[in-house]
Amino acid sequence: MRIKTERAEKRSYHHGDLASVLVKIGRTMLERDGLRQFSLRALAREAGVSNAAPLHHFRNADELFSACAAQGFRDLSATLEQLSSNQAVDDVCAMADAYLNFAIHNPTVFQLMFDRKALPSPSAEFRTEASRAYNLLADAIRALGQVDEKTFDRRINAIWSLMHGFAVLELADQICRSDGNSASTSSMLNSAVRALATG
Amino acid sequence: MRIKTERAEKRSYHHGDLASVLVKIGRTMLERDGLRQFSLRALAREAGVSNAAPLHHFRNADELFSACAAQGFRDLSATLEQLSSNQAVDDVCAMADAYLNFAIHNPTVFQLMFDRKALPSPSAEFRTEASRAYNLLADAIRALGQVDEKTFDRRINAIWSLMHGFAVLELADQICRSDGNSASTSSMLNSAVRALATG
DNA sequence: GAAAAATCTTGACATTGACAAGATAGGGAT
DNA sequence: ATCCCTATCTTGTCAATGTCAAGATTTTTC
Repeated sequence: MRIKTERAEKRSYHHGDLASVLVKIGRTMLERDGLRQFSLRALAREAGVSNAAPLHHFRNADELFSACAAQGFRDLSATLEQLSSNQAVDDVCAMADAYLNFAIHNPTVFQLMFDRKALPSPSAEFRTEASRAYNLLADAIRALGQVDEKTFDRRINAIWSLMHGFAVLELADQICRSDGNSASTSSMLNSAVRALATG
Repeated sequence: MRIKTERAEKRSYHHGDLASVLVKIGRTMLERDGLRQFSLRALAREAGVSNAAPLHHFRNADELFSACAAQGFRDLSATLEQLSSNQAVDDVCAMADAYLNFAIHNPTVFQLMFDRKALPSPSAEFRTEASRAYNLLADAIRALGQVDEKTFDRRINAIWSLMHGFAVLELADQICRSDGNSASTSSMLNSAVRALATG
């Protein structure tokens, strides 16, 4: 079933790998045009296929979004995975920083990853990738010290919420700086994570 | 210029108060159908006016969204205002709880209020209302104790991010409960706010 | 090698955003 | 009170989109 082994090779009717190409181009378009402006026909044009071709892989735009969000979680997990070094609180801080950076570089997909309204019924792939990212953070937080499950729940939800909130407010340009010399967003996040992790 | 003094009174050509009615109905539709499904023509239909009528008040959907977001901030501010009682950390906790509740009851508008992509150039009204809400939280946080401005910046950004993150994760159904008997989201938020406020 | 399945294209229709031109009503000037 | 000006609303239109059906082409399977 290998049709296209070279990038430059011309496609002949069957594409061979259209689904993943659509996700890739789709993410670029989402970040460029935003969620409301996204159109499947424009995606088909940019991919060089006919207007109805994407429908054979994604029944509607929501299904494509779901695939983009799943790939977003996969990217995030891949980054977080490299940050596990059993350095306890430092690991958690490094993950928080990576989380913030991911959001800054993939703002629309980041929003999609946590939008229950846009993704009403998450695919199995989406749920798998999302929980993989979750487990990486969970492991780092468990390494902070043994606590009962209820305390663990409080901890991870507080730390994850803090990370997520900083990311959203940074994207919204709503991080407050009364003092012009205030710390960077990354630095503020770092000290807040430490406050929650040690508390 | 008063045309419509009674609700039941039939409209005759001129509506008299179409702009604010559009915002009201628009918010309902946004919460019902989501951001991507929203259409100006459907809004016109539900408001009982012609398809082009809304365009005389909002040049496009984004301008309506901006007005909806501004009204969202106005609602939020009105709620926060009633919670200022100079009880220091209790005020901040009460505001955090109100913030979470607002997000739960207005999920799509809440998302819109912090979406720089959907609202590229915020109107003057939007900025005014947003900073009013911000100032209410800022006052409550200043009441926690005198600190220099840089410390204040760290504090308010950490607490606001925490509130915001809990709200988003709650809406995304991503608040983790390893222990089935774990505390409510509201309770987790409360204790995390205290940890940051006293730290 | 032929049938079946998967993938892509073409063509069509209802809906939408956006605009232009015309219709109606309210408010101010006289 | 009357007339004009302006704001507001309607109708009609066009290109673009989502979505589907039917047909064409390639791959896989038997």
